[in-house]
Amino acid sequence: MNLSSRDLRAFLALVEERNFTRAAARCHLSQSAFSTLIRSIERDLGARLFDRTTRTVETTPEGRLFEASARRALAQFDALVEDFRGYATRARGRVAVAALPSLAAGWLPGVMTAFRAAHPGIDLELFDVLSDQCLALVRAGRADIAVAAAAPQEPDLQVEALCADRFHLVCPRDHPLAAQESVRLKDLTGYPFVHLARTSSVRQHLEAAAHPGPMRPVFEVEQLPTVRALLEAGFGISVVPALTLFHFRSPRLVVRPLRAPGITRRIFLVRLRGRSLSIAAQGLYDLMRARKPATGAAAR
Amino acid sequence: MNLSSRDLRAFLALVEERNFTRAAARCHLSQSAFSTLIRSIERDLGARLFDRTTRTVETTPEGRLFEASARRALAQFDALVEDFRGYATRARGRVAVAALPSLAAGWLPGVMTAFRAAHPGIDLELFDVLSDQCLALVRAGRADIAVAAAAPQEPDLQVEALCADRFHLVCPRDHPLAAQESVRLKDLTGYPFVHLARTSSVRQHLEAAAHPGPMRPVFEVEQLPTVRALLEAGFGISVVPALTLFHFRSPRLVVRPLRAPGITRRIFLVRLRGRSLSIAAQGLYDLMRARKPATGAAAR
DNA sequence: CACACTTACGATATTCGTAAGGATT
DNA sequence: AATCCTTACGAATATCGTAAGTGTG
Repeated sequence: MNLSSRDLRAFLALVEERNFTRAAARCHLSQSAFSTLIRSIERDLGARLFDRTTRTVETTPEGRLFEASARRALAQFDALVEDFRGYATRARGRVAVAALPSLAAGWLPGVMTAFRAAHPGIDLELFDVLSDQCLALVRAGRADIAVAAAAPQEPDLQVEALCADRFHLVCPRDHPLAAQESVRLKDLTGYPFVHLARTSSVRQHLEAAAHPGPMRPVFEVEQLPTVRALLEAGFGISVVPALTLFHFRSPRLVVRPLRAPGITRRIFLVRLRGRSLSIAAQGLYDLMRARKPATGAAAR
Repeated sequence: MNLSSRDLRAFLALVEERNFTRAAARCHLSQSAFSTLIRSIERDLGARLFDRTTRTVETTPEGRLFEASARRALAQFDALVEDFRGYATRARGRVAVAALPSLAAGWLPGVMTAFRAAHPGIDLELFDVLSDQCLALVRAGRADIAVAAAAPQEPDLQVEALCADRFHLVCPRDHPLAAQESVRLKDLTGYPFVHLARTSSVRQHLEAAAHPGPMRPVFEVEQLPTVRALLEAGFGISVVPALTLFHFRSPRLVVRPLRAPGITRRIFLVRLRGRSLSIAAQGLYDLMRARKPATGAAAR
């Protein structure tokens, strides 16, 4: 038993037209093919649906019975296809992204704005959490895509480099280091240093590159705006990646690139391995790649 | 866009099996044909539904989305077909019959009992009304079949003779006419006569055959049981068709055939012309023809 | 190298349209 | 005579299965 939406459409066309020739035209079929089609439907269903004389076409009682059900079934069918097409054409959908707070505040909003402009029907969800949580969200299926720094070689995740985020010194305008065009890691030695919490990716990169490190910690805080406030108040200096520099645009502070090739924070796009992204998510993924974060001097 | 129930079944088979070979077997297809089928579904829908490596088959996010809808649609599809098949195979249905009271009380119950035994799922409806109302019910679509006496040549009705109902004299056992094996119309002259109401088909036939008639009316009543009671009480004689004789089985009464070839009440099966009966109704119609009322001497 | 999906390709079936046939108004 | 559905039949198309190809574990 195989009944198609086309069969239902043909049946309903004939119910409405009560005329094979016109109904056939509506179905883009020759009258002869249409006649055969109706006959095959009747054969499949095991009952005549139409009484036909050469002059009139009438539905049988069974035809009238079938009509109501056929309409319902076809309507659901069409709704199903249309709904699905909505997702397939990115007219509808949902994408959840987990991103580092720095990216969630700096780079991502622009990307998401562009995406929303192109696909206003797609719901966007954003988690601004640290790298480990980003990955956990992807693993749990709560996020389609993670934009994270830590990218271990895990077998269940597919990782793609997005950009390399270079570090910069931030210090008060009147600080001795502000006189240099750029600074080296060892130049920082001895200056009071404002650290981020150990859980942040920035801190982890710094410690990995400069252990035990030349920094002389005076504060250890969680949020970058706090760092900025402390620097503006003259409590010391700090080092942050380029993608967070937007926090430090201030007349009282200056930014200097850190000449330390080994210390770059690599940012990755992460997704589940072996499972394709939803069409909506793939669209955002592609857009992220096309609009990679601007890092380095240009972002100063 | 043409999606068939077979397509949905194939899709769901693959969702459940996550293996082309097994899913193909479930659909009675070669693995190759099945692969092509899935691909054509994906093409029609405009999105991939499965991620396939050579070793694993997984649904895409869109595939999972489609699954729920596909199950619903297929369930409705199957219900539609199964429901319809119920009607087509006479497992379900409804038939309404309008019949003359005499037939509704005498002959029809046996026919309907046989029909119900064969098709217990079909609802039966019976109107026991006079001929004109029988025809009106058929015209109004409230009855599928009428079993009536009056059968004018009307263009909207299709009429088929069912039987010829011959008339019989009924009189008290000790009545002079009881001595005869059979009687002629003119034999009735002068005897007190119990009539049925003018609206009954019996009366109309009698008047047409014997106007102004040899009868000497003493009563004009509506119901045959009343006639019987009057005859048993000795108020006169009457003439009724064979199919009503079951009302007159009484030790005080006798029945004698009326030798009057012109006077027979013809009983007809009536239905709308040009519209086929429902399958259920056609079944009852055929059974009625196969079990025509027994008339004449045999029914005495 | 064994398994599993895809691709190639010839065979088979189905479906299609033109044209002729038959019935009704 | 005109209209409308069915049937006939050759052609185009689709579908199927066998078998070879390809990638993965």
